[in-house]
Amino acid sequence: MVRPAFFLINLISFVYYMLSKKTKYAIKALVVLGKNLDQPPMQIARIAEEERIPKKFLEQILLDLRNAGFLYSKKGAGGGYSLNKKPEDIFLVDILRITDGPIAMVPCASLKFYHRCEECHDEVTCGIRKAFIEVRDASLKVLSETSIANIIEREKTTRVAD
Amino acid sequence: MVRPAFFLINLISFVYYMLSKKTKYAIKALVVLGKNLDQPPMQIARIAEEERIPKKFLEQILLDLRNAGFLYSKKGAGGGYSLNKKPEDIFLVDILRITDGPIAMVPCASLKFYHRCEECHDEVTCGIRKAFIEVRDASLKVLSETSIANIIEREKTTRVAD
DNA sequence: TAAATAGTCTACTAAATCTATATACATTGT
DNA sequence: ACAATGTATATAGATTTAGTAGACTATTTA
Repeated sequence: MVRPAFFLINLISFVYYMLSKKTKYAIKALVVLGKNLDQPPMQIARIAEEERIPKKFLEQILLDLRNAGFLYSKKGAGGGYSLNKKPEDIFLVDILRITDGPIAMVPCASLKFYHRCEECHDEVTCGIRKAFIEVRDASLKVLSETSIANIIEREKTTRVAD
Repeated sequence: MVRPAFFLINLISFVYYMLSKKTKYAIKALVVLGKNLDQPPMQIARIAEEERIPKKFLEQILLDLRNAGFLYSKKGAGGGYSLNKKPEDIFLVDILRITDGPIAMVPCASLKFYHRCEECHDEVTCGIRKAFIEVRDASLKVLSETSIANIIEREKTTRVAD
């Protein structure tokens, strides 16, 4: 992070974070659809409105999720989107890989999007790579254990404490 | 990740990764300095050359690390940079927070850079937040256990297998 | 079969961020 | 005094992300 000269600039840099809005919107849409299981398909416009997501942007996101096999879509009057898998079978890791791409923080530590680092002298002995493979495995574990169903469940259990 | 129309564009999107070059350069510089412990201070120019880092960019990065207390610097002839802490006491998490900022993937799950999500209805029950707090803790564990000394050590142990 | 509904697909624009460079300045050693 | 070297700020270019636009396709219903 650039060390800012003024506090105001510092505030702006707070807005930065790694998870893209695309991914966030994707998760939200899947959660909504996961609560809509026995209902008829839900229109993009309705999801967009309920979750305050720009409609045209959401269209693209749902398309990606559909093309990846997670959603079923129906055109025409009475059409819309519904889940094509059970909420228990859709994991955060799947969504992230569709919308954000690699889970690893460096390409040389990525499982699905592996790609050699240009400046790397010797990948086998690279200590940075080894460390970030561990980081990848740690976050991968959580991401591949957390499903849409889990997220819905957690939202239900509104605890007073905690 | 945007679903690309052509393979060529797909290749370009492979270049994407989360760890900034700034952070990568920072780690590399600290590793180099960690191997230079009993030597006189090392010049920016030399670090830049050895690690193939743009010199002017490296200057900024080393400054940030210095201002955060990790480096000692000396101006003038015979000056340069050296570590201000033991390599065992400089952890990846420290470096990331200086150069990249938050560890968490969403601001509402960040320890040091906490910031409410604009579109969040109820943070307490937000299932997304809970999931990404777990992700944060998982990667934080690795990042705060891995030191510059560890990285140097790993580079030394060149195993034939593994 | 026409009209309305709703998803599909491609292209484009604007804003933000990251990477890198330029320039002027401050300090230290000889 | 002068050369070496770090300090600090500003700026430019490239890349990525977020969001918008418009034409097209499929389905339902009257």
